[in-house]
Amino acid sequence: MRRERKAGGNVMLTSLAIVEDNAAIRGTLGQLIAETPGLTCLCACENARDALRLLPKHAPDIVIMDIQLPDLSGIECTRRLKRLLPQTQILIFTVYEDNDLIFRALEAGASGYLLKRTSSAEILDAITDIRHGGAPMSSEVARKVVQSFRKNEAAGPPEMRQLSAREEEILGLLTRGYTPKEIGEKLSISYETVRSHLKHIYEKLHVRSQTEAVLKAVH
Amino acid sequence: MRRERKAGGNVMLTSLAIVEDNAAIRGTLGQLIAETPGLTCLCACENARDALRLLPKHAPDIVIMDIQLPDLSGIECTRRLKRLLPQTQILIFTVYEDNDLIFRALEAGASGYLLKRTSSAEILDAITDIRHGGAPMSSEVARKVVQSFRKNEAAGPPEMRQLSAREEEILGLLTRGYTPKEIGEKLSISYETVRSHLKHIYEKLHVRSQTEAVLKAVH
DNA sequence: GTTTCAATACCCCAATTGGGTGATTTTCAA
DNA sequence: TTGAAAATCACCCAATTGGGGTATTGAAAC
Repeated sequence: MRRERKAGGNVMLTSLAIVEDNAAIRGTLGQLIAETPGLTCLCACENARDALRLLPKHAPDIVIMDIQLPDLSGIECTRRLKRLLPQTQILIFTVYEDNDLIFRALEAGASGYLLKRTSSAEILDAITDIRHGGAPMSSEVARKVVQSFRKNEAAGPPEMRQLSAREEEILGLLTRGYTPKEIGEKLSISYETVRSHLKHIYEKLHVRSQTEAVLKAVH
Repeated sequence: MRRERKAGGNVMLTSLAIVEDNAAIRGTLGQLIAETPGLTCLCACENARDALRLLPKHAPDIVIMDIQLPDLSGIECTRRLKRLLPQTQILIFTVYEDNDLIFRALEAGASGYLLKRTSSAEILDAITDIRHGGAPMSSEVARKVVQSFRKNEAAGPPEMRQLSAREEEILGLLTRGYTPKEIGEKLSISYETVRSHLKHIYEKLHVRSQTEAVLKAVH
């Protein structure tokens, strides 16, 4: 599946894919890749759905991923792609330098996080970097990442537990086998409210389902 | 909510509901109840859906439940009703004397298990019995229940773990956060097969969702 | 005093899930 | 050798779920 290899001397061909809804940027990136010896662009998708459908067949070495996509967020897409293609490295390429987005992208499995104002040369550097086990990110981003780790002191896996009391309560009931509907009845709040809380819980815990939330909750 | 009370001397009014798809049996039971002093029939449903919708409003003391229903099985219906009305006692009334059905009905929260060939007098006895904390069952059923407990020696809660290797494997992946779809991909089997296994797992573990299955699996 | 956040609730929509059936094939034990 | 489990896959259908919004209220933080 890996497309890299030594041909004759020491040519390492790196396959890429692009997930980016803006056609202009997609074109620019594709061209940059095509023009660079040693790089090849296997696929360019304009949304997450296509990415999740097509990329497993291509199994690129690296995916350049936008965050703002029309269907799923690039973070969701990253998380799912990583499940399907654990060896593929994902490089986030976005305008957002929001703390939480950066953190979540890396948590979702991204290997790097570049801001869109990054120059072509730096992008190519980042690709090389990533192939060599690096984690390229714009300097602004790197600082934020360091800061975020300071907050989660004691290092270790970036854990959670900033849940509100109500959220804890609901997660607790879920962990005791209650369905959302039953939780609503038990707490005398609407089913929709329970769902609202659940969505916030998922977001804070970086999970996507009751099953995963419960798994995190029971440690 | 409880409708029982002492009126004047020592009259204890017991409210009943019937869940039975056969109109003739429903009528017979309703009449039997109506004719008996101290008993009142609040509601007669012909399917599980109606039962789950209407009975929480009536909150009967006892529900007489058939197993063969057009939509959900009476066992499923029992399980769900018990969640909504923990204080309501459920009396299974069926032709099936299948071991597993009996076990599952009791596990789902039924308080008694009568075979349909039971006489009217015995049904009334069973209702009295149940109100006094008993667990009435036809003698054939009682024997089977005792036998089933012999199998699950060491007493305790009737536990599981008769899962096949494949089922264990799938439950294991679920417990590691994989979705059914991802499990199919990982094991190179179809999504439908994974779902099939999951349904069998649910049945064996007496649960109704991924969340609950995972909870049982992680102890 | 404005801003932020938690809690509440509702909408939309597509995908997933649970439950019920049914079918085929393999394997293994009685 | 007949039969019972397992494992595989399929189809139906309604309900639930996940993800995306938006909106109101009240309390706490600034």
